Amino acid sequence: MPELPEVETTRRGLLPSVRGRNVEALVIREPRLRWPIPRNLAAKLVGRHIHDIRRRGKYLLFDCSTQAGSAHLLVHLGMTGTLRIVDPGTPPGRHDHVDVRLSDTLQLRFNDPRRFGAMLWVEGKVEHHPLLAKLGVEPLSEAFDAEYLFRQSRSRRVAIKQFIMDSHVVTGVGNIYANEALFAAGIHPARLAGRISLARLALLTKAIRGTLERAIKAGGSSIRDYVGGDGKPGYFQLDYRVYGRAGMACSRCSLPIRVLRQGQRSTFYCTKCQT
DNA sequence: AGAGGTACCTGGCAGC
DNA sequence: TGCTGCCAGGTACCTC
Repeated sequence: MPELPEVETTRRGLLPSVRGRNVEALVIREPRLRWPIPRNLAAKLVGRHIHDIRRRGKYLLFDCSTQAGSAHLLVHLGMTGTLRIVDPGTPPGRHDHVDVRLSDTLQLRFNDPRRFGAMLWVEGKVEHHPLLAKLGVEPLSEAFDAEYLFRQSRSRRVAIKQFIMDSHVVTGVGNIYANEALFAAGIHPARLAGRISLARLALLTKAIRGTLERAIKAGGSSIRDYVGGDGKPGYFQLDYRVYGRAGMACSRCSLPIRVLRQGQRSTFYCTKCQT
């Protein structure tokens, strides 16, 4: 569920409290995430100064660099992960795997029931890290436009939905927003990526950007829930036009929304509005 | 090289 | 009520 908007909202929510703080202590209760949390993470992290939090795709990068060199705490929220600020006195609950203590009154808490998330330590140029080096363009950057998608897609015989969910093409477009953006652009999700005109890809890039930006905006208004909240992860309740609406009436033409499987993932679409 | 499938994990729900 | 089985989702990695 944390798609790009949730990750970006987390970043913005945490930044004012976290930037400029020093890491006082690290508690790891459960190191078994997507990859094990490095055993020496505490040794690396404690005492570090957090200069900034950046985002690349759905990865959060806590910049802990010193004059001695570049160093980052890399965090991925996976599917069910949250990072919240709690009072250090707050007893840990189920799936509260990691605490990063920043002061007497401030503690970052990582919770992730399914443990698809990640917490790694990266020294050296963070953009050269294997997980980040091959990522595609940021969907909210100027580099993401119709010409880019057109160029990238010409040789591809894959469905457009799977194409825009490929993080090596464009980062951060998950299942929900892929469905919504394709509906907004009027493109059938099974259409082959390499066969779509530049003009239609222009509609699609606009739809992806617009959908993500709207979600970030919606998240911004509920940011207090996300950071230091009551345990509710604060996933955005956007009113989806197609996602999860199989059998319900299309908001545009009233025909029932259909569902199909693409790459083991559910795709929702309208047969009349998406061609 | 591209496409397709698999694994990882838990909570929630449907069906028996 | 309790069991089983399936689904959700991101993404690296495997195989063809």
